[in-house]
Amino acid sequence: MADDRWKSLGEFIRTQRRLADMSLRQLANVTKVSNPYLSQIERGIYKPSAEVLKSIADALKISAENLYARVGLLDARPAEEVEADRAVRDQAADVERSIRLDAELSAEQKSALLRVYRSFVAADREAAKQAAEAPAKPSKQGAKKTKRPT
Amino acid sequence: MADDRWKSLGEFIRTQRRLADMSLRQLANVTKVSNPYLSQIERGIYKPSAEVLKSIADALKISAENLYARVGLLDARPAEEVEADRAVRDQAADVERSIRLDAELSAEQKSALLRVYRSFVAADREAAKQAAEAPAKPSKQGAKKTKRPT
DNA sequence: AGCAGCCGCTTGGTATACCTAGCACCACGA
DNA sequence: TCGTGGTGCTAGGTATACCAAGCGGCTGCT
Repeated sequence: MADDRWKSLGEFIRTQRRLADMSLRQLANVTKVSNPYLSQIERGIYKPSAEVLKSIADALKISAENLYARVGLLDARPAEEVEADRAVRDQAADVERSIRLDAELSAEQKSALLRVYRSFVAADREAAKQAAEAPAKPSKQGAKKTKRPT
Repeated sequence: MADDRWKSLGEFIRTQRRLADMSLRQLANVTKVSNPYLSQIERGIYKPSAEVLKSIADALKISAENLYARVGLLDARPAEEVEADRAVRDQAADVERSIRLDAELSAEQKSALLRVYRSFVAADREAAKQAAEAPAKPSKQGAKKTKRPT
């Protein structure tokens, strides 16, 4: 069922884990999930249960919704993302530009930041593409908006 | 893990199902989940996966968030990080601002990027300060995010 | 009395989420 | 050169989510 969906979720998790500078074992220690299993999740071999997903989200300090939505378990995407989608497209250049212009960063730090940033954008585009291929049919009453944080 | 949580979730589902005037088999037919399994879920014997949960939610026309939150798989308040970001909003450095305004990053990615950026800046300031105080041996190792595991 | 058709539930099995033990590789210090 | 300790991954087993088949208990109809 939506195999590549899980795969891209795994990749996303791996990205986030590396960003948090954690090894598989460290993450396993925090999430109480064995490190081989985490490895398999990240490679899309197994589909983790929601409980595992949540503990991963907690450990990586990312919202569980994000993960659920990525696999199609939640059809309502968090409001921030929707809003972000609606915003102007070419502000991507702005981030790169402002990073390069920043006075306090060293050259290495700049390129590190840029690398991270680009990997994010690439991952998101991938995820968005796959999400667009199999859109969940919303039930007529299902569009309940839980909360608007801003 | 939180057994009674699942139990009460089952009771809730049963209530909702009866409210929708459906039999187990009818619900099973819609959700593509076998009726005995549904029965066991409603009695709290088994913990359904998120996928099953979602299809039940869809069939009963209730939001999936509701069910997830009921079992503790969603914190019911995902806005934490966003608000944290907002709280720390000091005199908006250009990089920070452009990151926040970026159209393609998710909220988590933004806060992750910001975390990295701030750690860089903090490290640089620290390094500069120490270099000014004791110009002998600079600790060459501030915030080295560029580990390379692969 | 029958038997039809619904109901929820039990039983026994299969698929798979998840585990422990251990392997191969790489960097670093003695 | 050899550990020692870190990384991610493979192999094989256990636990459990999930299924198909079938049972006993209604209710209603003839």
